[in-house]
Formats: sequence, structure tokens, C-alpha cells
Amino acid sequence: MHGPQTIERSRSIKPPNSELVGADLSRAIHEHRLAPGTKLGEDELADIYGVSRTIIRTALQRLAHGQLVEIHRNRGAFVAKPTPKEALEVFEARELLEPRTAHSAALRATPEDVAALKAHIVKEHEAMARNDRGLALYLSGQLHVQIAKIAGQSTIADFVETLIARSSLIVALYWKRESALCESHAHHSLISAIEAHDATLAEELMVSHLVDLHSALDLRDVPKVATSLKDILG
Amino acid sequence: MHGPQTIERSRSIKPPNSELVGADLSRAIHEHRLAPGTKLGEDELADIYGVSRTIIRTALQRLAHGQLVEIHRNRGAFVAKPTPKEALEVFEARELLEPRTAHSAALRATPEDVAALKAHIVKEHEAMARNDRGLALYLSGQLHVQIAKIAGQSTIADFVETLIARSSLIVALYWKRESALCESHAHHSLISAIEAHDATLAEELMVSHLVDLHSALDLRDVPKVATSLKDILG
DNA sequence: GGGCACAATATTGTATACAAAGATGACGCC
DNA sequence: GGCGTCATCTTTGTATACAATATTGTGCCC
Repeated sequence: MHGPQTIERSRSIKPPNSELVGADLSRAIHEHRLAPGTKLGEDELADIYGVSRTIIRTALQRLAHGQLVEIHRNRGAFVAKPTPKEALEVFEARELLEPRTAHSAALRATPEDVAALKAHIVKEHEAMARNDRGLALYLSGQLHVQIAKIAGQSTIADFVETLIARSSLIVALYWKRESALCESHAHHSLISAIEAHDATLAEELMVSHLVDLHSALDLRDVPKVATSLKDILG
Repeated sequence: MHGPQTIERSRSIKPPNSELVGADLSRAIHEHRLAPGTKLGEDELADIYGVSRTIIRTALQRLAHGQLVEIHRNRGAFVAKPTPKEALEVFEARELLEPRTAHSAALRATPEDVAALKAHIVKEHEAMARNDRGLALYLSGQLHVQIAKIAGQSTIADFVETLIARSSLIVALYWKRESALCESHAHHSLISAIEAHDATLAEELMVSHLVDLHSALDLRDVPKVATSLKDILG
């Protein structure tokens, strides 16, 4: 069984604060180590991270604001389980924002930016080669965030970051296609366009990449990771 | 002097929770009763609302995530003071998102939606007639939020809500023009276009409305509401 | 034997106590 | 007299204790 137990606490000497805890949980969700719907008990997490519930609550509230976690009053926090409608909205929002960020990024990217993107892709490949699906997925999302940041619109970049995070949950629930190779190819050509400062091409590539991702989702069905009850009944 | 002291605590019998406190503070910021840079001391707010610092801290953290409040570690929370760059980004983001929401809203608006928008405008007029600039400003922003919600994209509507809130701070800092009449007119024609389901027109009107707002800002200067020190020196 | 009511338990919500960090003011030194 | 340093004080950060609510298990009644 995977769950909070599998999260390794950071090895820093100082006890982690809410930001570190939040980042760690966020990463675990990104990498699909925490499945949608998983209960995030406060005492449990407090034990794991070696801090008081105060820290944990702060971290959970932060994640809840980013809609990675749902908090039900008096019932606790759970890894969010986006509905098909929400999933659709997230991808529609991405299709609205990200082509624009790709465009701007292509115009503004410095050689250092491009180098960072390429280094990122290398790590992505390594993770895939290692068959580390979780890490590959995380890195794949972070590339989109990085492009948004290069675009120099930190406000929109923040939005994109939120959307990417939620996309990870959506992939966990609604992904129907196994091969992720196409993605890697899409990222390559995208970076090439950015490197060549071909904004129009970058924008077009981003559009088709997102459409491709979007079409790899099966939003008709109920979530694969069903409620425990439903899971048993199904 | 204006400040937290002027906030009337809600009269409900039950003590307010963090959501209520956050909403109240948010409203106070929207209405310019709390100026950018104002210190939001935890004990002070706890006294005002009659709750413990726990509640206040939760509320402040929520507001900080929406960038209405800045929290500096070990220094406390302050009403945010967007820089000119941030202000520009907020309006660029609005110019990217809101025309789209106006377009969708025009296509989807039900008669009830339109009625609600008109009722909203009436309240806006009343507030202006009463010379209640704060309330008028709040309502003016909320109209944009309402349009985004009618568009049926709750994800994007959330983004717009954030941007509107920050816009209120930006107006407090960078507004150079006194007359707000044009706004009212813009809102009128926008609603008419939505009522007529003329999506293209609604989109265009939103663009020009935002450009108009944007151009009414003076982003070259440093914030009007200066740091206390600067204020004295200037 | 099934279902409802109630009690016991576990978990979250809130308040408070204590610790740590920054801000302020006084004192002494240059 | 100005400036730096140290001590005091205020304010925030964290942990813990207590209260309130939801959940679960038990027993009774039908």
C-alpha cells in the first residue's frame, strides 16, 4: 500500500516548517505516490514529519487553496479528486493560458533559459529510462511551469503552476493511454521552437501538445481510483 | 486614522471562524478601508474579532495565498503593496482572461443571470449616488467576477476573482483619474451585449473596458501610499 | 436477525502557554 | 553629540491542552 507512510521526511537537521511539509506533500501528489482521495490525517502526518499538528494544518490549508487537497470541516483533509467537469475546466484553462506563455517564452528566452530547459528534458529522459513514472510525470509538468516562468508573467506562471499540479491529479484519475513517448517528442520540438525564438511555432506546438494531452484523457468514466465502497461494489 | 479598528465585527452570535474573518478583511481591503502596507497584527485582530490568534493566522494565511496580504516571517502580515510590475502583470492577465469570459458569458447567460447583473448595476449606482466610493469599487469588481462565473469556467473564474482583488490594491496605489463614470457606462453596454448574446461584442467591450481601466493607472510612479518613513521624508 | 439508538472512540477545531525572533529604547563609548 | 551595542519588550512561531464534532461499535428492541 502506498500512502503517507512512504513519504521520507527531509533529512535536514532543523524540523521542517509548513512550507517544507507542503512542498513534500505536493511533490508526493505530483509523483502519484499519494492517490486522489487518500486521507491525510493530521496526527499521522505530524508523526511522520516530527512536528506538531499546527505545522501540518498550515501546510494542508495551503494545499487546499491550490486545490490539491480537499478539506471537509470536521472530517479532515483528503487528496483532491477532481470531477470530470473540473478536469475539463483545468485543461480548457491550460489551453487558454499556456499557448500564450509559450509565445512569450519564445520571444524572451535567453540562452541560459534554453539551457535550463534542455537540462530539464535530459532529467525527464533519465527518469523515463529508469521507468520512474512518478518522477517523469513530475518533471514533465515542471517543464510547462518553467516555460511559463520564462514568459516573465509571474502572475500567469502562478496560475499555470496551479493548473499543472491539478493536472497531475487528473492524469491519475482519467489517463487512458499508456505511452508517454509522444509527450517527450512534443517537449523536444517545443524547446527547439523556443530556442529558435519562433513564437508562432511555439504557440502552435503548445496548442497541439495540450490538445494531445487532453485527448488522452477519458473524462466520460467515473474516476478509476474509486471510493473504497464503490471500489468494492464495482 | 483608518485601519483595523474601523472594521465592525459581524454581529452573529457564534464567534466567527477563519473564513468569516478572511472574508471581512478581504472586503475591507476591497473597499479601501484598509490601505496597502497596513500592518495586520495578530493580537490586534484577535481582539477585534473576539477569537484567538489561531483563527486570525489561518485567515491571514488564506489572504496571503491570494496575494492580498504579504506575510514576512517573524515580522507579521501587511496589506499587500503590489509593485508597478506586479500591477502591470495583473492587468495583462485580466486582459488575457476576461475577454474570453465575457465571450462565454454572452453565449451562456440565462435570463436570471442577466437579471442578477442588472440588479448588481443598480446597487453599484446607488453606492455611487451615496458617494460610497469604497462600496462602489467593490461592487464594480464583483461584476467582473459575476461575469466570469456566468461563463461557467469556475477555474478561470477563481483566477479572475484573485485578479480583481489585487486590482483593488492596484487602484488604491496607482489610480490617477478621478471620474469613475466611464466605468459605469462600460458596465452597462457590456451587460447589454451579454443580454443580447452578442459574444463578439461583449468580448470587444471587455477588451476596451480593461484597456480603459489600465490606461487610467499611472504605473511610473512609486506608490502613493508610501511607507511611513518615506511618507515623512517626502 | 435486522435496524435503530446510544455510548465510546478517534479526529478535527480552537484556545492558550511557551519559545524564539525582531523591534525598540537606553546606555555607554568614541 | 552621534553612533554602536546591549537589554528590554513586543510580536510572531510552535507545541500542547481542551472542546466540539464525526465516526464507529455495542446493545437493545422490534
